[in-house]
Amino acid sequence: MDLTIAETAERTGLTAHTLRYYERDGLMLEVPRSSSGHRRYSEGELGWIELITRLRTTGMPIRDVRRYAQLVRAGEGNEAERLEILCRHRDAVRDRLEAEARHLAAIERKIAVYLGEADNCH
Amino acid sequence: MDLTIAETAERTGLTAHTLRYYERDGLMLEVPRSSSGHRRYSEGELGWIELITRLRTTGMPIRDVRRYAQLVRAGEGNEAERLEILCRHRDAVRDRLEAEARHLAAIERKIAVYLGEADNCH
DNA sequence: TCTTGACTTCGAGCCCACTCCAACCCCCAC
DNA sequence: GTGGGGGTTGGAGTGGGCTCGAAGTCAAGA
Repeated sequence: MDLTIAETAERTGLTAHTLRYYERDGLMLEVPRSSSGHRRYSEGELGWIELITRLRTTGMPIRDVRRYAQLVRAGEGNEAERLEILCRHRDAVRDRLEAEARHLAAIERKIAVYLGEADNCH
Repeated sequence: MDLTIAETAERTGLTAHTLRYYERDGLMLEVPRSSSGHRRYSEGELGWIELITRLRTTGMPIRDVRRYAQLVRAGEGNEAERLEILCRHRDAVRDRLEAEARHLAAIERKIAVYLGEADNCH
């Protein structure tokens, strides 16, 4: 593959700015470079970006993603700590989604009131 | 009732700072004052705070909450616009919760990989 | 009367996560 | 070999949403 940063931005939905920022901030594993120093992303990088984007999108703070990346970069032997980060996050996300679903239901009831107890909006 | 700001903070889970900030920023309806100028919250205020907290918790930006509050303060006649704000938000929340649920499932699969395909964490 | 403590306002500060320069480099087509 | 369109870096700027501090007011209890 060997994508440029622009192509990678396109494919991942992040901006080139954000991809550089993530790398600077320690969220990426090693990103290969071309002979002229340009970043070259391939399968491995795209997969990693997908993972950290999932973590970010579900609300994991940058610092926790960085810690996870540090552990992965450190290599084998710290799987327990990685797992703990993921499990903690999973639990937090589950709880939040549950709470938000309840808030959503309340908002839907509010909408129903505006509609004079009808069921649909528009 | 007539709660002080501290009691209201306690009951709503917001801080007194945040309650004042919301008021300053136009998110509140009229908040009654005691003779000495202290805020006095009762049923109506608590209900409103509960609503806007639901909107905020589900990701509605401050400016949209403010717009909604403006409409409510303006009185009857703009229910269609209020409804549109709520419906738009409801749709956005539904979409996001759905997307986050998919990300969560992917993270759970990742956890399962760490666990060697077992089902539970810890 | 004096202190204590909860309140008031205004404005500044903070944290997070980007987002955007400015200045420079490199390669390719014309 | 020149112009343009990529890329590079370090550092500064932005926007959202609080969060805090300073200085003052007020009411109740010792």
